[in-house]
Amino acid sequence: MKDGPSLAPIAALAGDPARANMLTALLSGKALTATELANEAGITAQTASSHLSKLETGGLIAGVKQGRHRYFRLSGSDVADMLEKMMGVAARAGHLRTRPGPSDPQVRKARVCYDHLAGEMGVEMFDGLAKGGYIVSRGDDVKITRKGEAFFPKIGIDLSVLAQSRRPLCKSCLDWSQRRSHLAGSLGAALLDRIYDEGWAMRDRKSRAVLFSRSGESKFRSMFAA
Amino acid sequence: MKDGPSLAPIAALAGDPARANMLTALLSGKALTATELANEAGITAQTASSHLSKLETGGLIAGVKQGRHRYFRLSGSDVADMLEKMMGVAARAGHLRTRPGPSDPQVRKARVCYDHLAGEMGVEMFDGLAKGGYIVSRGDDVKITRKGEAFFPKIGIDLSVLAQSRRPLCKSCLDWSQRRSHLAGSLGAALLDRIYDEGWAMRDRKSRAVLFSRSGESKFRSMFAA
DNA sequence: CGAATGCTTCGGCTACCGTCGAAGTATGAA
DNA sequence: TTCATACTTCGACGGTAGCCGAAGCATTCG
Repeated sequence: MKDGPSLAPIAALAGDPARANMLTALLSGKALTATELANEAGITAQTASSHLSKLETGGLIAGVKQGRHRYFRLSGSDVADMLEKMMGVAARAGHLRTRPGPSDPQVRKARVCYDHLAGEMGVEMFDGLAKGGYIVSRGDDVKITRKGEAFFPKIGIDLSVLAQSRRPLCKSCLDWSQRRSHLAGSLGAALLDRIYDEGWAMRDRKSRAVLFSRSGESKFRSMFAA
Repeated sequence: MKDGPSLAPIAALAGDPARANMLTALLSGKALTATELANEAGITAQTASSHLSKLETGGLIAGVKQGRHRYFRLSGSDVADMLEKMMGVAARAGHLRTRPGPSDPQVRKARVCYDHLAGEMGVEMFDGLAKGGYIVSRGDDVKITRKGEAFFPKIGIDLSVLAQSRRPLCKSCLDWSQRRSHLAGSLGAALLDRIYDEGWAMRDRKSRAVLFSRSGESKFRSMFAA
């Protein structure tokens, strides 16, 4: 009567929204710190710690301590496969089209995708940069043009510093709400940092939404006008 | 990395022990009534009704009313795939069921995975077909060779009929007990049908086990010998 | 050595969800 | 029609799990 491994504990681990967000973030294959994952899930560090220990005990993720950071990654590709499979089912079952909740429009308009800007404004920025001739995209690959190499330092982004990081400088990232590309990679992250630094927008505490102020949005537009 | 569909609702559905037992029971591919599923999960009819409506709303199962019964089945093979994947992860992470039961060795040897053959003999068949040059597998993708196109009709499988179905003809499916691939898709289903038709094996009533007769097993081996 | 940062533990609060009894609807059998 | 079966709905209860504030380690930096 009873056969096979029991899937309930595993499924329950992925079944909590906060943990699901963490796992989704880890689907990138990168190792992320506990704090980064807490931000990703929109919860405090304490709560995140509890979740992470559950995920680790459950065998879905593995953590390595490095200095005062603790980096987590998915424990194996089978976990990633499982998660993608679940997303496939979720998409077919209509969990993409579920009608928006109250905070949903904001999320659709602008949100973080790990560490860069996504949503309508993310796509807008990408298009603007492309139209301005600062970047060119060829499939997934994005390159900075000579014109871009002059432009980005002007808005406070040091490309040579970014180039030192291990992660790709530029990358496109397909947006699920827009089905269009936006800019990922360390340049995308740096641009979002600039947006915060300029005070144009701030993170919503409860969601992935990025909340632009009225003036911030217009300054954003004038800089990246498509 | 991209934002995907939200997997939390789907995972949460499978994350409750009672619902997980129901889904596991439905992995047999058979349609079961609400009462049968209640027994399977060890809960009362009222509770089961609530669970079933959640699973149906969530898109994991589909119910058809027939007289005073209501029969439920998994809503598609992608759900079955997802569940098997989750079992694979669960097995690796050490979440074995507490009540292994007497039928476990049989289940390990040969069982149904939704509608195709899994377990040792499923893997054996897959390897045999590959070694015989009837199929070639490249990652998850499996293709029928020209030699296979001659072979399968000879054993009573009309490939042109199978090709009309919407589901993929060939697909590999990772086995939780073997950690090897076996053959899924409509071809996998058709092969299992042939095994039943030839009288080589029959379904166990109580579990997902597929019980081969002695002669059936040897005939199976001679046809798919690896 | 402090001070700051990253992470974990503890305690208490709250909300949610699974559970069942009881009662209500539909279908089929006698 | 009357009873039995299959299933659903309602209401109430209780356990559990997520959440955060506060405090406690550990590590790094100045």
